[in-house]
Amino acid sequence: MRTWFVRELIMEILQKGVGGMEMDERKLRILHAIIDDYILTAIPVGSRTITKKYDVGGLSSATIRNEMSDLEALGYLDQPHTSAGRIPSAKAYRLYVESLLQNSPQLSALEASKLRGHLRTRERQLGELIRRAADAVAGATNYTTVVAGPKALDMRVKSVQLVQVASETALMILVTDAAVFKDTTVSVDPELSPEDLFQVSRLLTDHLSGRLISDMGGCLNALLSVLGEHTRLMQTVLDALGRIELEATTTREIAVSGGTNILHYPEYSDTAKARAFLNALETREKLRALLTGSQSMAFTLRIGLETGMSEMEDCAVVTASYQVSGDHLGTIGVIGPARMRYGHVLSVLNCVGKSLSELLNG
Amino acid sequence: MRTWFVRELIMEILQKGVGGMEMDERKLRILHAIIDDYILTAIPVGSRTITKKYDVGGLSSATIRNEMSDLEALGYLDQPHTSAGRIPSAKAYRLYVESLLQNSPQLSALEASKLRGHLRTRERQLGELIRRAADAVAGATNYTTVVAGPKALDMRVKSVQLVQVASETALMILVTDAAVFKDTTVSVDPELSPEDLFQVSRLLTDHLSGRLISDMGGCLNALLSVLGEHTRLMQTVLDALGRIELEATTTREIAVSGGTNILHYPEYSDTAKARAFLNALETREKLRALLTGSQSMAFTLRIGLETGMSEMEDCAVVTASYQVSGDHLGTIGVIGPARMRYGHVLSVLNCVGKSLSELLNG
DNA sequence: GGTTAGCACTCGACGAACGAGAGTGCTAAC
DNA sequence: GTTAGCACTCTCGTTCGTCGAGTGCTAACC
Repeated sequence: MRTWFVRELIMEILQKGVGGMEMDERKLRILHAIIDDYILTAIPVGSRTITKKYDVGGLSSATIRNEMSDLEALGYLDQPHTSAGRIPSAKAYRLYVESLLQNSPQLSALEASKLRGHLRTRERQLGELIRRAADAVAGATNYTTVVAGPKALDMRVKSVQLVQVASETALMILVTDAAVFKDTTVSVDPELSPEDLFQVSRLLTDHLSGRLISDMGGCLNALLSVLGEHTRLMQTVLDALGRIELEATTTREIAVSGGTNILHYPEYSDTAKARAFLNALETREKLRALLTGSQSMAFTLRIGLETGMSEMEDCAVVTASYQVSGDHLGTIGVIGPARMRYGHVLSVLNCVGKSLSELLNG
Repeated sequence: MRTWFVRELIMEILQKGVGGMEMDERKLRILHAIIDDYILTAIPVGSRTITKKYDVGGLSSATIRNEMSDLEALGYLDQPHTSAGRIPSAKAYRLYVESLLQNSPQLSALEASKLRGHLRTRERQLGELIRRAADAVAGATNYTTVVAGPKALDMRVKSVQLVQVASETALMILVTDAAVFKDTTVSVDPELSPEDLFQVSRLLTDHLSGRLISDMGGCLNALLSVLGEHTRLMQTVLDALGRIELEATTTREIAVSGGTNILHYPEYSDTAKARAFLNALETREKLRALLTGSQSMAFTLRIGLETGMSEMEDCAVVTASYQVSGDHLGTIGVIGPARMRYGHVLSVLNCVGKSLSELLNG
């Protein structure tokens, strides 16, 4: 799945051209006008619209028509049917976004401070922050937003604590350098006192502290032999830890916000389609797949089936990453119709990504 | 807002009648047939349909027509326009549900065991169980389901524990007889050792254990004076507990499942309407209001605007309660189109309500 | 050679006209 | 009290013609 090959593409176009045709400055201007208009209206754009609504050097519609025909041949435009206007292709959007990235768009001061205001909070729990970030971005863009925390795999354990919540059940709280896992329960011997649990917690913390989640495994067996006394408890704790380690490859905290925003756009005015989309949002694995991948990139763009989900055929996904603490990377993804307001989205992601990184490291 | 006045209504109808007309056995049979058909098809039901598809004693369509006319006069039927069939009114649905409750519908053994299977789990955390229950009901009914845990107000504290999760932050875990609250953070003095926190936790537990959440207040100030040593910590802890107590009036764990199920039904084929509905599901207060109210009733039925939400104008909400432990009541609510499959919904709620009560008490 | 005016052509959207079908209410007869 | 018969109403789907937006091509223009 090639998600980002614009550079090569530009080379190809600007140098060889296709069938003698070349992409030039003017074509680019026209293409941009078409994309801008289509993003705004979702209506196929005709040559006259361009001459009337956009400044492309006082050319006549006939000339625009010729250029559009060329752009179609070059693969940047599609025509739903003869005698309809043109709509941008995925290739066009990609070029468009690439050019936006060059003169990276800025948010208005007002909007930026609004966004930051949404994120400003005393809260330091990763989960809550992630949720807030998702809300903020979804609110600012009017698209669906998915935010993922860092992968658990390479976090370092800071402490482990067991807290009794029922006669035979304890909550295991695993604190790492980047997140707190507090949703695992283990069963305990009802005869253990809170002190016993505290001691066991201590021991666990002493032995595991500083280790990567990914190599707790080696340690666990050693622990088992050390703690002859509480064998049964330890067994279930180790099981639980093992489970966490196992899931760690894929485990990431994920928050979704603004799922229903998609219903704003005519692309999803069909309820069956909307339903499929919304259901897809509920399957964590799919979302994870969407956000995983090119983590090293500042931005990632996937259009249509490149998302890997047929439910998002008419969508595009823009992802950006932020730092959690040290070098853990989290990801923010915005999902909207392919004719997304890329400029705005990129600037929002820029702003929130930065704020989030600062917030989580400072 | 009277949500349940069927008894009086039946009295009224069966005795006085309206304008000389009376509700009789035959009218009732016809009304049921109409409701059954409309629930199934969502198409206004005509007199011929009744004679063909339902057994109403070999009457002709003309007779049915006369009866339908009467039923309309009595307020049980509406007519979208002349020359269309009739659709049941809210009053009709209420009567229908009341009669269903009399010979309380049973789930097939297969379905019942399937449902119970979904709920069977080692998990004892209230939140998780609630989520599972919501999923199970939503899956079985194909309607949106909301499940709420008991109100926090009259739970009894079992223990309080502080767990350090960052240098200046601790997680406060409040265990009560019915639920575990594990989402409150308090800031702590970085110089406190884990032992110190443990001791403070002990103290808190000793003093608060057995108290109602609703009257922790009195205790808190006393505690403050006792613990001269850790004044600052205690202050924030007490703040946090105070917050919990304050919110307790309204705080309930709430899980929603199958929100998008509504998109299955033609009543919500309009995206704008669907969007409004789905957004409403995201505001906790609205949901809480929906589930609160007649907690003493086994079942509650609200139709249309009685739900208190304009977004659910075409919906009905059926709620049932279950026991959490001792006498705490939780609530399950099913939200679907007004022409809901009430029989099925009631039997599912019956089954899940019972299972859940058993699970949480046994 | 690039640009543009002019023109014929295509195709979807929209609305009017129309018939079919479902349903009603009324009347008169059983 | 029940029902057959009938006139009437209203919605829905279809057809058909018109309108308008948009295209591509050609020929003229600078």
